[in-house]
Amino acid sequence: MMLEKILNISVDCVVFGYDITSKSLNLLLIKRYLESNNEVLVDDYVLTGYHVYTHETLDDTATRVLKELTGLTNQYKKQFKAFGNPDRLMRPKDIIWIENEAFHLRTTTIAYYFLLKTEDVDLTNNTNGAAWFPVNDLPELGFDHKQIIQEAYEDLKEKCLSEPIIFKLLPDKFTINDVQDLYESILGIEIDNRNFRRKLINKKYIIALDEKQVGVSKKPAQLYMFSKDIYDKMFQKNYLISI
Amino acid sequence: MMLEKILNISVDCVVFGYDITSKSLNLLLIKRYLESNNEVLVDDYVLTGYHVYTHETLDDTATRVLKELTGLTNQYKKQFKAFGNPDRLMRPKDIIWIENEAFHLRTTTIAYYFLLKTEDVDLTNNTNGAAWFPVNDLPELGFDHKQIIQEAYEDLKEKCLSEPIIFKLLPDKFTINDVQDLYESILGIEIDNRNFRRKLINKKYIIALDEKQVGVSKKPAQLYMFSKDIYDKMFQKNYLISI
DNA sequence: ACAAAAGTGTTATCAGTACACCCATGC
DNA sequence: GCATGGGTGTACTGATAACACTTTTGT
Repeated sequence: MMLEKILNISVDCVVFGYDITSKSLNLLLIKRYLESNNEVLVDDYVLTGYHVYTHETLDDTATRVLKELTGLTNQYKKQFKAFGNPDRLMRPKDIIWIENEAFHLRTTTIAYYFLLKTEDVDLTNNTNGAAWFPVNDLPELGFDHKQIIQEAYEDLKEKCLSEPIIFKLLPDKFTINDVQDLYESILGIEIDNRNFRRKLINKKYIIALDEKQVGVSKKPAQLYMFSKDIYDKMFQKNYLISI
Repeated sequence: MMLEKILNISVDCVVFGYDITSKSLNLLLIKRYLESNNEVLVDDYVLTGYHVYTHETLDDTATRVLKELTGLTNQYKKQFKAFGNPDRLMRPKDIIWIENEAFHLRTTTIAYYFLLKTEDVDLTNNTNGAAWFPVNDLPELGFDHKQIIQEAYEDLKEKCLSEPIIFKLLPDKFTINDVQDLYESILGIEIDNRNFRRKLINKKYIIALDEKQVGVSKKPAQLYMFSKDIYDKMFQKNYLISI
């Protein structure tokens, strides 16, 4: 099939990766660097993204972009907003960059976010200057990507309260404290360990395994898994109005 | 300013209107009709929408589209999803229609929904064949607009549980039972009147007015208003994890 | 006086919150 | 044996859910 780009429509991907070792919620960003006559014209970071091809769905574009950068497929993906302000690519650095890259100044982007584990991504051979940054300590960002990230993060914060997407950021086998640490990272709050533990263990879709942590230098913790099957079976909308 | 359309990007508007008299949640749709040699080629309904102009934001496009159809501005508006499947305008009727209208077969649309009161809209002079339809009894729809409506409605159902957007569908002065009726319409559930009443009246931003209904043929009910000011002041995120 | 919708109270249950110490393990 | 993080129990409070009858008004 011929790959014909739609020149004014792109998909940008906010890739959230949780590093369970350092307990850090990170974003995967791409280096944007341009110099001319020893003068640095552009030196910052952007989200990974690409034009939509004429034959593909927006979801397909997002999947493709993630795969090209990380090799990963089947990660949690959500389209959360379209950004199409006429001036969104119009800052001086962006204009220089776009001249160099030959794409359309009036591009609307459909933004997605992905949830995955940093450990699943191998960046050693990547040629994009891709790197992880803690979500609360980001470098200078090009285009309107700071805003896009901001809105993705807000959506993630909200969604993780009502849907079990948190487990997409964790390994298949995790401890209760892993989950608590991650909630605390995402939401920037402190949670009472006893209450949290009770709450989670009481869920039927949080299943205690016959396994404990290995290779830790302290008391090894009980491992659990999340059962999507049980969750889906149990799930029923509750119409609790809380305004 | 010159009005130059972006030919492959549009905004479609799902206009929810609540008719408090008939207690009906309605959608505002546009007639699509085309015949040739006495043969009816296209006869169905679509959402109101239009291309994005090069100089305007997506939000501006949505606002403009609503204004052109209804004359209304400053209504609650939410961008909820972009639809860009390559085949979304490719059903036979859609292709006939698009030939006739001369727009792009590979158009991505940014979908918004609006919340307003049917009584605020005057359709008597409208030339689009616009009409209200109960959200659960829609006519045949063109393009992928059935799906767009479906997703808008799902989003509305979810949002009305956690944000006070329900009041955008009601007049400034309403009774407790009005609110209950509307929740029941939107969610398709039954709510216990005593519990609901207590819950709502206890909110500090639901303010009892010194007024009762007039012109009703039964016992007139107490009127209330919603104070956005008080709501905003009181509001603080609660990080209740309910997965 | 009657029809229709408005309005009212109590109890039981469940979930959330606050709070401090002992335990098991690897080193 | 000790440092580290894992793991545990109770009491209070507030919200939800279930449930049926009386009151007010217009006609």
